[in-house]
Amino acid sequence: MKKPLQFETGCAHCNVRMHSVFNVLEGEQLNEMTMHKSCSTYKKGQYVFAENGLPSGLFCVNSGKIKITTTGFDGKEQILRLAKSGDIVGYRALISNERYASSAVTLEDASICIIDKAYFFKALESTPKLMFQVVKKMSRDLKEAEDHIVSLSQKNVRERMAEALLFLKATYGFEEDQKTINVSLTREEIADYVGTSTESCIRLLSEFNQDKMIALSGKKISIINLPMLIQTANIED
Amino acid sequence: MKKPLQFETGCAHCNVRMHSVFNVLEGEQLNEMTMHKSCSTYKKGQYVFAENGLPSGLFCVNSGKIKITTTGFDGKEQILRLAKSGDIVGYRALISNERYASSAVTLEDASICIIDKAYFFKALESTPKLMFQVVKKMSRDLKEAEDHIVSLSQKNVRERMAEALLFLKATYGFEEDQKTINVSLTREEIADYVGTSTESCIRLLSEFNQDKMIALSGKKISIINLPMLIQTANIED
DNA sequence: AAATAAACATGATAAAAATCATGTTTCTCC
DNA sequence: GGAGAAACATGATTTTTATCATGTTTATTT
Repeated sequence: MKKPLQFETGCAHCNVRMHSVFNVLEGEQLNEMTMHKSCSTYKKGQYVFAENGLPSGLFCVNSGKIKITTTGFDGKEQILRLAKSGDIVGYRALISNERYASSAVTLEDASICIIDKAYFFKALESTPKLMFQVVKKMSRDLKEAEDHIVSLSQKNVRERMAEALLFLKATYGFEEDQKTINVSLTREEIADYVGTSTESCIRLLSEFNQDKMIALSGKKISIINLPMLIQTANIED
Repeated sequence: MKKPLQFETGCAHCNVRMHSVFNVLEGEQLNEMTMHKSCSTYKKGQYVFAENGLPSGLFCVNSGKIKITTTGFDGKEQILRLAKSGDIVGYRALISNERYASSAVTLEDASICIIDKAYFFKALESTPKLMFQVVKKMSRDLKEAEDHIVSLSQKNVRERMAEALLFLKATYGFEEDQKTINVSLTREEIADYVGTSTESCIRLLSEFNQDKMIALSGKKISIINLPMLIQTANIED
């Protein structure tokens, strides 16, 4: 595991802060935070933190895309969540004083700040607004997890695959062409989110492609017929 | 929906408070809380709150067992969580100022307090310890949800069924005989937690019974061979 | 640029699980 | 206490999905 490059910038000038839980901080609080964080760059595929490790701070994604994964029963990877610029990562284990139950791995080159644990706890306690922001983030993650549970319980693989593409679109958006999903995942990674085998994932993407619902170009997936994809996902009415 | 019976008791004398998030309150805070809560009794099968409703307070279970369910795509019920004495219920929607995404239904006669929303928010803000308690509860729920996701993604129905029985045992414990799980669920409800069909649920319970892993008596399930059940669940090593 | 590995693809087969059908038992409510 | 409904049970069948096998394409590394 290569040591990530480090550099520092003031939080007051951070352009992603306003889209993060830290948008409630102001004035002197920002200077204080600057003194208790450090920023690092990561190459694609690097671990930000690993299952079973001890949290030493809170990660806040500056740029880049991250997958949060956990290892299942025969070592099979499960993708639990995806993170992007402005997201905090690794907050659950940190707040509840546990070891990490999941790992965070960059899906592309990334720049990520780590905010010192002691300072973060102090800030949480002295700034109820910040605490509320973190609680809301956890609340969203819980809601998302519960929706995922319902899907896995009640939908078939085809529906879940369509839903996963909509999820990727909702998370990372489109590229400039307004149809290509702005993230590159392997078929195996998609399968590890959907809860299916890599082969089934490949097959379904091919089918969707043949049905002109999506277009495939390497790892890039474009949504050609969004209404049809939504219908295939069988989203609640 | 019958109106639940109401009665009041002081929180200072509440015997379940110490096992709840409110164990951090003391002195005058308890009197204040007493003034901002009311307690009701519910018959088995009654709704405590319903999907899409607006939260008006926080529910805290005094006695009785509760299922938290959400409605899936063709109206199929999904059991997300179970609650017991000392658990808070309906906190997620309340805190994030949303409508309920799930319903809470009593599995047996129950007594449940509702704590006024405005007071609860004030208490959260003025008592960081209380906030931390709520955050820890949400953190546990999130962890549990993520574990459930991994199971649903990676385990087969047989493994999940064994796991569900272990989960019921962990949640509600045994009766006096130290082997009968202390809750009565229909096969359909168990299926709605496991993410399978009612028929498959019935069949698997019968198999487990034939294998002398469990014993069945109406809705009561006794664990006869715990190590075998753990092995069948294929719990992480 | 060649070698090697990883990712993608697709057919064939087997296993898992849902669905359909039908009957029995147990509960609930007049 | 009997009628009706809900829950439980089990066999037969079909559908879904995983697994195995094998080949091709695309990346990565030297």
